[in-house]
Amino acid sequence: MAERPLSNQEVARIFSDIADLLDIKGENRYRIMAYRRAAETIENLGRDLYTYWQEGHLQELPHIGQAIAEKIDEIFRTGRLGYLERLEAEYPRQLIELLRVPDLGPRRVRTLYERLGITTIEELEKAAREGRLRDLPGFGPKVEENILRALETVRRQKDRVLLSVAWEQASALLEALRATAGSALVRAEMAGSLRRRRATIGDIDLLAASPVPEQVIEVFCRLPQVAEVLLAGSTKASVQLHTGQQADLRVVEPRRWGTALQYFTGSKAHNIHLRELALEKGFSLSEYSLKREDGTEILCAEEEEVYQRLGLRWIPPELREDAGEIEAALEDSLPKLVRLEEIRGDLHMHTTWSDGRLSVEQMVQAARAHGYEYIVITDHSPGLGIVGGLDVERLQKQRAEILTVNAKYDDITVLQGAEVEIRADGTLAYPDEVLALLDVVIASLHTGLRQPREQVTKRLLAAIHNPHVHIVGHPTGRLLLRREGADLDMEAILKAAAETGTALEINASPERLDLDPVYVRQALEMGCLLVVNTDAHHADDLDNMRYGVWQARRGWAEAEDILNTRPLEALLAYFRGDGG
DNA sequence: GCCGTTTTCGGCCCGACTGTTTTCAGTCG
Repeated sequence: MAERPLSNQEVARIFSDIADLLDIKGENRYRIMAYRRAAETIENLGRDLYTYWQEGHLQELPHIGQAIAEKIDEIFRTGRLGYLERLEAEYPRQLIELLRVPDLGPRRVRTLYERLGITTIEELEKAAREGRLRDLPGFGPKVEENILRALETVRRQKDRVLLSVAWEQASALLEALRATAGSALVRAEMAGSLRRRRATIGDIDLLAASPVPEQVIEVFCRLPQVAEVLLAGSTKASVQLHTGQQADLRVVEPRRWGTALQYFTGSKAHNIHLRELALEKGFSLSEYSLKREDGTEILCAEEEEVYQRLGLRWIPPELREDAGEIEAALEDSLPKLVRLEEIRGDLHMHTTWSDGRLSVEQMVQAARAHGYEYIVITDHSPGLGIVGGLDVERLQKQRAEILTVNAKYDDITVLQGAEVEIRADGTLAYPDEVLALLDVVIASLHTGLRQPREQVTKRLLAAIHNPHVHIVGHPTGRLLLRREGADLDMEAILKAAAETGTALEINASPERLDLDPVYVRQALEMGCLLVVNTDAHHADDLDNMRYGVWQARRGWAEAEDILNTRPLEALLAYFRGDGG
């Protein structure tokens, strides 16, 4: 057996690579789709695939049947997969990279390899420049030219960006579009992964309804945010913004808004499943309409109608990942997802006592503007590489200040907590008698994140088992697009959190969004409770709460799963251990 | 290769665009 069992992501990658290679090979498309679906199942799993394997439950997972279960078994037993190795002997794995080039799909990649022996982007570019592509079957002068041009864009292609970045840009675009297009625009919204609130975003997808699409397209292309128009037709435009982001706009007839919004929101897997369901019910679903078998159309101006016609409740976009939401909608057991307005307080924020930018009182003012009933000031303990972690003496002084500020306002309660460092050796940066004085204790990892799984898991478990610790802050320590989180045994973490009643934080800071929604869902199934906190270091950061709530929703969380939707007394009773 | 209140076999999402394969395959979302 391999030293360390492969992660879900690594196994998913194997099956997605198999799918790509089979595609290049020209295999049966449904077999290819089966591997892709299996890969997606594994990627979105909230538990280690390894655990399912150990328990012999692999085939209970959707899209994993006997053949793929046997391959997973081989992977975990031997650390290798003979099937993939044989496939790679026919078609090198490098070819998968070529699929990323626009206009290059499996057929053309195969032709490139078999006719010219091309396996890399560099070889592709050289051949294109030398005019050796145009005579290949399935190519031509135009395709050759397009590929050369596409290689430019592949190079300057922006990577994914944080949800917050894309969301702010999209909001600004929508606002500008509405202000400029006037009555030509009936409505406009975000679609795609942005509407599903994924933590990172590729392109910005927008949808508009208008009786005069050309006018809306024209206005869109002239917005001040637009740097370059990549493509503009009568109902569709793609532009590059000055920020480097690509934004796509589609314009549809208002009476087809519902089907269009449903379609452009995705995810692809959700849509495919929904269309399969439509077929079972005798409809053919597209972005334009629901079509009966006799060819007559049912137009849906609202998204709710699309789902309703298929016998489903409307499914919130955050759930549309084909992760059981369609089945839940069928039996009317969709969760009643938590809403931003239900958050009563923020339990994690910093002030100038440590690395925050504002004083206690300034943060309180900002929190009052949010209408919060309570907040907890949680500055850093010492032991972190941050100057100004509070030693015990300063912690006492801060307590006096918090009490003074608290006495000043009767519309909000200000509590003292701390974000206590879980040190590399697994101990906490404050002794228990100090922790006991605090209203709320958050324990967080900031260092030693790259320790081996067993070691870093043990540290976190020790914190969870400390009776003075109420919350585990940003559990994995990941920084989106920059740094992987710690290699935690999440199964053990969630189990311990459920047993001890320690809450897990969904950190709403856009670069964290940690706990990740797939684990949120698993945590809830295991009986954990959660909190959503901003970890604010400035007044503006309090606005990040929405991102945290969105991720909670993506994890199927309801208000009752989130402790800081509770009134203060109930919250404190829970933390004292005599409630909840 | 997976899946099943029509099925353990015969299905498996839909539509647009593009270039070239002159009736459609390949790619994309």
